[in-house]
Amino acid sequence: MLTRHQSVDSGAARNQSSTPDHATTALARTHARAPLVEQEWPTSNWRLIADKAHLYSEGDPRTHVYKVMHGALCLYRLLEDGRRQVIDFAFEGDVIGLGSGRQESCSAQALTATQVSGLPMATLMAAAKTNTRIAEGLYEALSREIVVAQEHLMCLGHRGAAERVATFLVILSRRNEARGLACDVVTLQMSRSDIADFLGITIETVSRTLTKLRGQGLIEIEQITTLRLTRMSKLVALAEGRVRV
Amino acid sequence: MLTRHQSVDSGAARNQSSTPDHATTALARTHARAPLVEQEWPTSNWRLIADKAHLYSEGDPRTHVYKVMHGALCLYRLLEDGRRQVIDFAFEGDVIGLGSGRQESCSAQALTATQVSGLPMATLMAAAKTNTRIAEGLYEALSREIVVAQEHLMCLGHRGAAERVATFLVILSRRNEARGLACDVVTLQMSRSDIADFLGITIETVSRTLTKLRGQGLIEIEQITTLRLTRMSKLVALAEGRVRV
DNA sequence: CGACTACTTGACAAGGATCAAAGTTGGTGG
DNA sequence: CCACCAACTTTGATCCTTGTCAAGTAGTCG
Repeated sequence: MLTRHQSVDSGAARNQSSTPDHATTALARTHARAPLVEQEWPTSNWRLIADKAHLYSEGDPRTHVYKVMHGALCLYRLLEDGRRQVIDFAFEGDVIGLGSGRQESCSAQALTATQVSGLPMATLMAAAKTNTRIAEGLYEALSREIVVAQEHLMCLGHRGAAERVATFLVILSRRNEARGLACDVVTLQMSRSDIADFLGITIETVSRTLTKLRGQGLIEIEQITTLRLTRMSKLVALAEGRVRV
Repeated sequence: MLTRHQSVDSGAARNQSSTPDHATTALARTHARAPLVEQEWPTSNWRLIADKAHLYSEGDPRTHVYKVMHGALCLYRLLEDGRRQVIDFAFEGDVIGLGSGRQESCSAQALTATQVSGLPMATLMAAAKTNTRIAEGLYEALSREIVVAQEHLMCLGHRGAAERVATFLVILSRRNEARGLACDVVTLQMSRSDIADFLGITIETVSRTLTKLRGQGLIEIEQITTLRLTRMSKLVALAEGRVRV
């Protein structure tokens, strides 16, 4: 049962940064991550997933946990009528496939040619049994995943399109920041359709909303896939519902 | 970082039922739960929470994990502008407060006078360190919580009011079933406002939708707080998006 | 260069939100 | 036991946002 890109670390050194564990803003902790316990991760077992190919699908036996070495993935679930809910995106360094269910709860599709490193579940679980710190790391990774899911819920629960799109941009920015990248420029590795299905709106609304945000000077659209977040504070205010469009 | 009512069990005997781990329907596994490891749970440390009182609030230090002995709780988070997202409801037998963050990520408010039994986090974590089965149980409890959150996301992502309300009713029915209660009669321990904030719609829409479902013979409203789910199969079809209002 | 795909924009309609009011329910005190 | 009150729920009317359908534009790949 799992989906999120989280680090599997010992947790012993977590939260030494100044960021409080429960930050005041809804998005502050999103995707906060601690360094991986690298020695636990195999350097073999790499897999290359072609553009738009699936690493696994909903219902597949859960055999491995994967770390994204390069590229990006989209984690989604389908409704019977074909509608799709994007649960999350996984970028370089993220770990996906955690969880105890015997089958994957989401499908994982590459947004571009993507390289992952797989760690067999059995290996991970055996390690967790003998090493308390790994067990703690797993527990904390899942905990963070739950918080992320909660914040996604906050985003989808009665909120307007502008707030949703702003939230999405802020999330990407924060994840950039967590990986040491610029936080004011986000590269959209996913299509408008992926964004729409993540936010529970249509691609037309995504497009219109981006245009509107640009019109108000909150963002600049450098390329289709590259946005500059001018006025981050306004975006955050929008995302948190403190301000109207 | 945690919210959900899940059992903390050894996990060793899980999934012996005929229910596949990854069921075909989106809602099938929701709230599936295994028997608790009762001997791990203290019989002391009980607390009575008055009607509408809070067991804890978002941001409080996370000191205990609680099991609901009697009554029901509403777990929610607030947006800055006062809007509220109900993350989940906790009923008798559910465990809430799991997660590794040092502070609660949700507020827990009693829907009625509620009795809980608290287990100090430190005790639980110490037990998990020495007992692998408890550690596994925690891991599985969080995993299930993530699946529940994902299904909640599916419910809130682009779906109509009727589908949301149907989903809610099916969830309550399944949770009844899991606790050995009748699955065709659900008792709403929460207000319309709580339901609305759980589903991301307004109380008026909840009310209208229930009336509409009654008009189509999918439910009967015996009292305000008691619904009979006639035609469960249609409700499930609605919840899964296989059918229109 | 042309065909294909993805994105943007426009016009219109549908579904919910909002505002307003009437109807229920449950609790309190006479 | 009943009457009244406050809180909650239902219903109605209208407005607004977003979804839908359709057309046009831009970017990509052969």
